[in-house]
Parts: sequence; C-alpha cells; structure tokens
Amino acid sequence: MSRYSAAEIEPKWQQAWDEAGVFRAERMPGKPKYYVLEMFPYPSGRIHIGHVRNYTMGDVVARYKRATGHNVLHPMGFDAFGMPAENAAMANGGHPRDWTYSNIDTMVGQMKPLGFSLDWTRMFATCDPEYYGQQQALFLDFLEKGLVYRKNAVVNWDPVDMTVLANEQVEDGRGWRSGALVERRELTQWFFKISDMSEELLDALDTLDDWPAKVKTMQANWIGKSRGLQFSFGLTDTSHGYDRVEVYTTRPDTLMGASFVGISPDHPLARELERHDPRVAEFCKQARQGGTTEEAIEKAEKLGYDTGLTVRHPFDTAWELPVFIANFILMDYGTGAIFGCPGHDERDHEFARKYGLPIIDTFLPVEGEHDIQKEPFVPPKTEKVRFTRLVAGEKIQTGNEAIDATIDFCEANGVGQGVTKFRLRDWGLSRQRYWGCPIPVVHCDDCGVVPEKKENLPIRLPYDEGDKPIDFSIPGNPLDRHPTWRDTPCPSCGKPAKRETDTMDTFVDSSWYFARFTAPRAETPTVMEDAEYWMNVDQYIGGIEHAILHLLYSRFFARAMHICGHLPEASKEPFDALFTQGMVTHAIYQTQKDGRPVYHYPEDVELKDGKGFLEDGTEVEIIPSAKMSKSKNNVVDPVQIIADYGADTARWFVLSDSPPERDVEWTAAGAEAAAKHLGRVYRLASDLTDGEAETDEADEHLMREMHKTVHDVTLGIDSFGFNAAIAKLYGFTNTIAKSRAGSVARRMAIKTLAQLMSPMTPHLAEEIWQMLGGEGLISQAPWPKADPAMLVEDTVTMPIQVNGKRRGEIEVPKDLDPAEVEKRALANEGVQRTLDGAQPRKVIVVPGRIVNVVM
RNA sequence: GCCCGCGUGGUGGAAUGGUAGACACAGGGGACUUAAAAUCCCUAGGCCGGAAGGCCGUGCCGGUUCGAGUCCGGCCGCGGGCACCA
Repeated sequence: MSRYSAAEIEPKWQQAWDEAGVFRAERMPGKPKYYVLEMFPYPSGRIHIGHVRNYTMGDVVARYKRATGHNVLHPMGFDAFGMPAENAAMANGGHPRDWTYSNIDTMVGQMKPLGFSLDWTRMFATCDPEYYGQQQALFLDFLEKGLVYRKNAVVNWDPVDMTVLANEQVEDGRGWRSGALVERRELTQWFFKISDMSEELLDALDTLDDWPAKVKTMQANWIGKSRGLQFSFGLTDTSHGYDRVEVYTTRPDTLMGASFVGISPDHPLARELERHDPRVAEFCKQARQGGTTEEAIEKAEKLGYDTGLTVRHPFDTAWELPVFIANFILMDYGTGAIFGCPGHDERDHEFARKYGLPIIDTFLPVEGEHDIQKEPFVPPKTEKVRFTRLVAGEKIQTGNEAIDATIDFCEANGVGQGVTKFRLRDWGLSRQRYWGCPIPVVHCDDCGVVPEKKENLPIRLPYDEGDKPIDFSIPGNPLDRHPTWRDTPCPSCGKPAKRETDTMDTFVDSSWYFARFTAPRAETPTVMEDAEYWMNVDQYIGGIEHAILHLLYSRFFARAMHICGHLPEASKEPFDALFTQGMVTHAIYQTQKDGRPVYHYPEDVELKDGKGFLEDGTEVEIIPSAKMSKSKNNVVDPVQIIADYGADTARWFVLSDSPPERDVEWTAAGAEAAAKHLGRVYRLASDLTDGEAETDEADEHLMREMHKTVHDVTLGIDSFGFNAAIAKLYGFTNTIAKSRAGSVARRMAIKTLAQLMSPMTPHLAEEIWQMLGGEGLISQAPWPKADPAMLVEDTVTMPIQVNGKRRGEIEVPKDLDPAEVEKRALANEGVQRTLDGAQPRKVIVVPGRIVNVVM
C-alpha cells in the first residue's frame, strides 16, 4: 500500500499530458468546438488564490467539455500594459518592460504546476509588439470607418507635477504624490464612437440568455436610455453674445416648478462671463477643483454662483429665473445646462435652500400630505400623483404619463422637442502615459492629423532615450520628452512631423484578446477562417468587477471589428455565456498597538476554539471574510499551498464549500480537510483487493448510487454548481467506503469516481485510473453516462405538515393516487396527535412532494 | 450620492415557493495504539424535557400564500461598479 503523494504524481501527469499534446487546440471540422476563456490576469508578479479559483473553474469546464466530445480551446495570456509597471519603475528604478516580462515568467512558472489544461502555445502578452501592432492596425481601420475621432474632454490635472492623473491617483481631491488640489482640465483626446451603438448595445442584451441578469441590468442602466425634452430658456440680457440657454430634462412635467437655471463652469456662456469678470473666474476655478469621477462630483458640496443673468420661463414670459454657474454640472453631459426643480429633486432642493431660491411643487401625493419646503417629493415615475401646476395631461396621472403629455404639448406649441438620449458617453482612449499601445497617428503642420501607414506598424515603444535609459521618476509622459522618438516623416507629404505621444487605454488591449486567441500569431488582427471556427467564446469566466466597462467595451469592439471585416457577423456578441465568480477572502488577525491596528500573518497565529493567539499568548482579534490585501497580511500564496498539499488539493478546496458566484473564505483547516479527503480517495483505490464477500444486493445499491452521482455531478458541472457537485462526491466516497459490494462493483465505482473528480483533481484521477487499469489517459476518456433506469425510485418519502408545520412523514409508492395519499397522511400518528380530534378544513397534496393539512 | 448584488448553526455553506441546516470544518464521545500521529465509528441549530415530544429559529419590520430562506414593500449592515486601477 502506497501513500498519496501529490509531489510525486503531479509533475508526472503534467509531463504525460504535455507529451501527448492533449490540450493543444487545432481546428477539427466535424467535431463540436468549445471555447472556454477566463479573464486573463494582470502580471502583478505573483498569482493570487483568486486566480487559482478563476482558472480552476475554467479548467473544470474545459476538461469536462473535452470528456463530452468537444474540441476545446482554452488559452491563457497576460493583460500586460498599465500603470503598475510604470509605478514600479518610478519607485524602484528599472524598466516597465523588464518588470512586466519578468513578472510574466514568474507567474507562468506558478501557474504550470496547477495542471490547467491550457494550450500554452497560444500564449501572448498585450505588450508584445506582435499584439499591439495588430491593435494599431485595428485602430487605423476604425479610423477609416469613422469609429474614432478627436474631441476635448476633462482629465484630472495635477498643477504641481504638471501631469494627468488617473482616478486612483487622486486621493481626497489631491494628487497622490504632490498633494496638490487636483483640477479638472480639458484636453484634446481620441474617442471611440461607442455612443453610436447605444441602442444596439442595449437591445442586444436581450439576446444574452446565458449572462447573469444582474450584469445585464447594470449594463442597461449604464447605457441609460431616457426620453426627455430639449428646449431653451430665452435670456433677458443678450449683451454677452448669447440669447438663450439650451437645456435637456428627463422631467419636463416639473417645468412649472423650475426655480433656477444651472450651467457648467465649462459652458460657453460661463467661459464668456469668466473672461470679463474676475469674480466669475475665481468661482469657476474653484468649481473645477476636484477629481473627474461621478462619485467625487456627486459627493462634493454643491456650489453655485449667481451670474445676475435671468431667463424667461417658456410658458410665462413674465416669470424670470436666475442663472447660476454650478460645480456639479458637467459639460460632457447633455447640453451642459439644466433647470433646477427643488420640489422634486434632492440635489436641487439642497441647492435652493442654500441660495434662498423658491421651492415650488408641481405635484403632491394623491392622498396624504407632503411638506415640500422640508424635503423634496420624489416618487417613482410609475406612481400616480396629483398635479398642482400642470403643463399637460390629467390632474391625476403617473409621472411617465405626465412626461409624455408634456413633451407632446411642448412640441405642438413650439417649445423644444422630445429627444431620446443615452447616458453612455464615447470611450476616451487617450492616455498620457508610456506603458501602453502607441496611438499610430502623426501630427503634421501641413496635413494635420495623419494616420500612420500600415506597413510601418508596429509603432514600437522606445526602450531607452538612445544614449541613456528613460527616467521614470520624472512626472509626465516619457514619450512626450523623448529626444528622437517623436520625429518621423509625415506619412502623407513626407515632411518632418511629430508622432502622437498618447498611448491607448488598457481597456483597448482587453477588448479583443479573446478574438486574437483564435489566431495568435497571424499577420493580421484575426484570420477569418479561425475566427469563424472558434468564435464565439462559449463560456467566459471572470470577476463581477468587470460587469460594465470591460464587457461593454468588448461588445463594442466585436461590432467594430465586424464592420472592418475582422470578425464574422455572428460574433457581434462575442461571449455566449458569462459567469461571474466571487472573491477568495481570508480572515485578518489584528492586535492594537498605540491605538493603531497591527496585522499578523496567519502562520504566526495559533487557532484554538475559534480564538486566535500569538506565540507569546496574546489574543488576536479575528476579522473574518476580509478581502485579501497585502497591507493586511492576509494574502494566501498559492505557491505555498501547492508546496504543502499539492495542486489538486488547492483546486478541490477553491471549488468546494462556496457557490462559485459567491466569495469563498480560505481557511487553513479547510485546505487540510481537502487534502485529507483526497488521501482517502487514493487509499480507497489502492486498498482495493479482490476476493471480498460478494453480495448482489450491495452491488445493486452501490451501482444505483453511482448512477445517481454521475447524474448529479454532471448536472452540477453543467450549471456551475461545483460546490454541490463536490458535496455529492463526498457522499459517494462515503458510500463506497461503507459498501459491502464485491470488488468488481467497487472497482467500477472507484473508476467512475475518478472520472467524475478528474475535472477538479486531474492528477489524482489519472493516478487512480492507471492504478485500476483504465485505458489510456483519463483526460481523454469519455464522460460517464447515467443509466436513467437506475435513477428512478419506487417509493417516496412525503413529509406531512399541519398548518405548514412538519408533524410526520409517510413512505408511499411513487405514483400513489392523491386521494389515497391524503387518507394515509391523515392516519399518520403525528397528524392525529396534532389534530387532536379536530376536522381538517382542507388537505393539500403535492404529488411526490408534500402534504399540508389545514385545520 | 447613484446603479447592482449579498445577509441561513460556533464556521464555510445546502435547499425547482414544499421536511431549513445536505456536504464539510471546528467541537464532544468512542475504537485502534505502550503512547502519539494517522485512520475509523458515533454525536451535534437554540431552549425546555429522562424520554416521547414541544416551543423558537434563515439581518430587522410588515405583506402575499394552504405553505416563504426563496416572492413583494420598507429599513439596517456588508460587498462590487461609477467611465484614467485592472
């Protein structure tokens, strides 16, 4: 009898798979293909236990699909451009490229021992010139089709470092390094015209049947289709060169409750006033302070500046409203101007009270009271309300009805028009940074903005500054100050010109990598034959944090690539099924020192009766289920887990316990238990001896359980119920261990158990398969099938409730007549006791399920 | 602030509107052992009770239903996203 040693068997089987080329994906017409993809990692330097969980789920699907006769594509790559590489270079010297490739090497080295069934020959990193060169080609194609354009947009500007900051580099409205108050500043930037596809991206969500509903809801809300009224307020004083202010509102029914007009500090009228009035300029400067995020703007104190200008109300020309410049209105949204109705909007209410503006109701609750001066009345638009100041429609109607009526009325009377708008803005892709894909255009004094010629691609990032290394510790974009890289002849006229120094948002890189995997070495972005064969991604797996941006951008890219002939029509929605998995969490162990928390590593904490102690006996506070974070010392390193227990244990554990879409808590005890269980399965197989007492009845029972397990586990894997499948496998293992069946039946049961476990614990499964004389590799064996005849039970246990409370149960033949079930249920001892002679008023029999007696 | 989720024993969690707590961890008891480790068996939501059994129980409050962890409304707490983190 040998002992289970993961360290011995895992490398052995990985080598066997490698040699047999089991996971290499090649087109095989005639065999159904299956493309399973996990969101590729950022090369931070170490794999994280969350990666292990993500890729294990994908691997289970890949291995299962292979066993059910599919030709599987399961690739891996790296999302390798981005800020951390530059930050590392800034902090520790070195070069982003060296840092990134070295990290990739390390991470591949950490991933391979996990035994994922990946086709490593297709691997690439988005920072490979072979990849980003094709991305530049895509950009040029998009440009030609009018899918890319330039316009102004606001960025976070650090006035001390004189550089653009990412949102995460803005802390409490200040630059992370300089500490200077950040300003919103306009810059000319490149944009993808995603807004042109708003309607289509919204409508097509309905076709994504195998996406989580919550993701579709989030995307729909993000796209934000709304119908509203666009109209103008006439200015009473036209001396500043403007005669009106154009506004857009989704609540035209509150028009009679307007009490001010607000414009953005970047509105042309505000800009005009700013030029002539230092007080306005001062206010606008202040209003532009703070970050660009919606969150920062929403949470900032609402400030306004009364311009002294007034406008006329469109339905009462005697009614004049003041015009304010307000810090919470962005030029990017709508027309950059709004009208405020404090009676029916939280934000406007706050603003009105601050600046002493009137609060007027236009509708009130149908019943009851509401003090509009105290707080705004903001019911759902579907609720009926009583209008007090009506533009159009009935006195009592819903908000939606009133909005429609108002738009009709306004259009009929020449006051503006109904407009459908989308919240979705165009995708700004310019980044003023080095470590990204260079935007392949040239700025020529004579020809303007000229696309680079395709034969000159890739436009490579310069590694150094010619005679000296790039100094990343200087704020700003090294491409911008590079002595020679910018210089290039104009592709159009040949005269000396300058390259664009902005690089692309890293979301661009991850918006088409799934397509590139179908032909990763091609000289064009994709190869139609390969794309047609492998696309779409049948199962995409990743974190919920990507629910909106990454997935929406990818959907846009797939459409844009189709327009340019890089993807087939059928791939406009590139991900057939989506699964969003939860995080792996771990307890934080902390003590207090001088009022500050001190975090302790798990290996320094001894657990006893649910309490934790340090070596010196100090008790530590345990904060369960916390997100893993380096600064909290609660990160679990998969490499250590593999060294301690082996890959199969790590894989088994991350799938067990928690449903995949939920967070899972990593505990040392849990990992220990997983390892023990795998050892037990191994022992069951290696202890299997011939010549035990053979009893037909026990054989029959074991075979029935086996078929049930095959059925349940198959269903579990099909529906991403990995934790449930594992619970069944635990149960079946117990059944085998206790079974008195003969060795033939037991051998069959354990071989089947190995097959059912093989997607989760492939190395152990191969070992057992070989031990029990299975043919070839288990990785290439067909998936077991459950015999339907073995699944049906003759009798069923039915619980009996009285008034919804369980009082007993009866064992009845499966198809017993409901009237007979009722009779037997009423005769039940527990029911009789509870009824205590009373007559039941009603008896509900749900065949095969439950009986409820109502008294 | 806005959008989307989640909340069940000591712990991770199970449960097509139909027996709440499957499976597992920690705990308790036992077997084997000179002893320990390993392994195996039993037990286990809380309260009352010797037992039979009863009462309570899925974050909180209310509703729909013969029946609610599950559906609806309100609240509290936690997490994800908010367009330059990936």
